[in-house]
Amino acid sequence: MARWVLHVDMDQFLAAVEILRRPELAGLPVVVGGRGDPTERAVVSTASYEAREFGVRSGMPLKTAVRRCPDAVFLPVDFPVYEAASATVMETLRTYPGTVVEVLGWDEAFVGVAVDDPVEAAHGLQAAVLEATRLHCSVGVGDTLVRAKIATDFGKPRGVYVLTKDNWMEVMGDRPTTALWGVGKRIAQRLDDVDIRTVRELAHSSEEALIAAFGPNTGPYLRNLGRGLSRATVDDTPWVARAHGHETTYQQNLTATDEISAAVRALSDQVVADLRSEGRACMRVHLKVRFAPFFTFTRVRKLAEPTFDPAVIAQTALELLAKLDDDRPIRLLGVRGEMVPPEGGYER
DNA sequence: TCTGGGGTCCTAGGACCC
DNA sequence: TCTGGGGTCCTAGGACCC
Repeated sequence: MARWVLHVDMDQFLAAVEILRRPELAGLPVVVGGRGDPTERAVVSTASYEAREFGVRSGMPLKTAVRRCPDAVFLPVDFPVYEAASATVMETLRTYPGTVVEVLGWDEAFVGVAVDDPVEAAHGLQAAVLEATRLHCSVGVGDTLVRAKIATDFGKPRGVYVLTKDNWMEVMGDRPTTALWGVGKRIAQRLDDVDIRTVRELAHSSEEALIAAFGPNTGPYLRNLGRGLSRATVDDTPWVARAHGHETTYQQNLTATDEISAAVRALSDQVVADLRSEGRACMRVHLKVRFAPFFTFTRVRKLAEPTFDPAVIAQTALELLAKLDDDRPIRLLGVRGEMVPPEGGYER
């Protein structure tokens, strides 16, 4: 028996959950995002496959989505319902015989299994999840986490796809580096600057050149990514959060100073509520500001001593904001509290 | 097209210490 | 007078993911 990594990813998760409770929506273009009002500043969280046929994608402004698909049904994001569905999915994966489960997000997880036939195991997981939740998922099978993760997209929807060292280069070699999990537009551009455009070119590139361009850590990491190499063992150590933050995009930009300080204080109060629920004090304050039209800045400051006091966090955030010395209208504010690490540090 | 809200991690470089 | 080499801690800033 060999060890395999399965990547389980729910199909159109939020839309699928909504369709479960409103079966009449089945087969229709459904868009879940914001408060469900496509005239507001908000983005698409999930679009059903029918909506995707009109070019609607997650991350897209609702205003754009409604233009592309005026007949779509727009629904508000309903966190508690998705959290409950997610918990059932993860519990189903954990109770499946012989699995080790590493949760990646609401709707996806790595599942480690030791079996002769990983495809059979993948089908078994799909059936178990379907039975428990009436929701469909796709499964990527790999010999590393990266390969399993990338494989899933080739299996969507409702399928299984196997990506291992045997077919990695054949499947991925000619694709652009952005096809890799962890390579976005910026890294792709920087790779392009050193004449690396495909996964194959990245895999065959010189380590020294990548270290020179990306540093001692990221350089080798990228080269390994091109080869499909990464951690191969699923780790079910419970996740310990590093920080908690809250941010808000304002329908009307903020300009008045009292408005801004009230907003910072409200966000700080929310952050402290999260920190208190974990019993871990704030040790660094992060401020994120998006000015109009679209300039984003983040600043961090370490506190003299850890605190649960929202006034201290708000005051620190306002000092960081004052330091930016930018009086453009603010469209988004975020306050994040980085927590004191647990004794012995983080395991993962 | 006009960009949410939740996160994590990395690199460079300055300040400071021995 | 002019300044090595090693280390730690901190902030600025960037990038990625779901």
